[in-house]
Amino acid sequence: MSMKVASWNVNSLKVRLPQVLEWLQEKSPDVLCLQETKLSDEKFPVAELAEAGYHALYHGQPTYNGVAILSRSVPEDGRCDWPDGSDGQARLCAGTFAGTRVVNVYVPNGQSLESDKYPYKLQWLERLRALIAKELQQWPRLLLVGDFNIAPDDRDVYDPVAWGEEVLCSPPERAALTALLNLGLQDSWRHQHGDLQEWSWWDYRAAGFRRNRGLRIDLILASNALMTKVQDVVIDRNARAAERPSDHAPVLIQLEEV
DNA sequence: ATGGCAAACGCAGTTTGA
Repeated sequence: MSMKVASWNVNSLKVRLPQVLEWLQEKSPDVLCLQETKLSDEKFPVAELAEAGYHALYHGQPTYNGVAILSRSVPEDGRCDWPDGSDGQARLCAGTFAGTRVVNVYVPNGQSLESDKYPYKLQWLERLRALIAKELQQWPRLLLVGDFNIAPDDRDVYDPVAWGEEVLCSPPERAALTALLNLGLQDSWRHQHGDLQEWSWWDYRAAGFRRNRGLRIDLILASNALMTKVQDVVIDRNARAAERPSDHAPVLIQLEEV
């Protein structure tokens, strides 16, 4: 039995609900992880998604952040925030599907190296590393997916010279990502596609998409126990070309015999 | 060469994103 799991930063589910419903119908993923829903929980479109055949596990707040996991089946061991207490930002949720743990994250952006948000980002990533280490003990088959707000290396940046070591590309952020990978995870898209260069995010400004100036910051990290099951990993740039798009494209992984 | 958009909130313009 194969399984399709996707991740998509929708930049407001209120605005993007029609595109999400269309995408669910077109791709029929078993699991779709969303980031930046920007909806408080009472405004989450539970009924519309149920009508489309999807259960929703969601954790939001007004205006900022917000994550959700849409799924054909009801997750086991659903988690909507940190086990050791929230920091007031809705950036994490998780659920288990047929024994495969899916952890959905919206990693803080960091804004700039000088910002207070930058050390917050690094601390957040360290806290995530500790959580994932525990989760892997319980669920060796694990996917860590989401908007990481980190370009793993220079192959993931349209102009690495211009971006330099600024936020999203700085060595401490990349080291934090490497520390996550060192738990026994792999960047599944990179593993599948060698040195290929594709982007998952394009700036709304400066005709970023038309000129194909982007970054690959939306990732699906798969545990070693799952990597042998990976059939394909794709970034759906068609979604970015749609009417009134999110600035991120969905990433979709297909697993066999899960 | 530079800057260039979109969304939330709320009703003008600020803040945030990446």
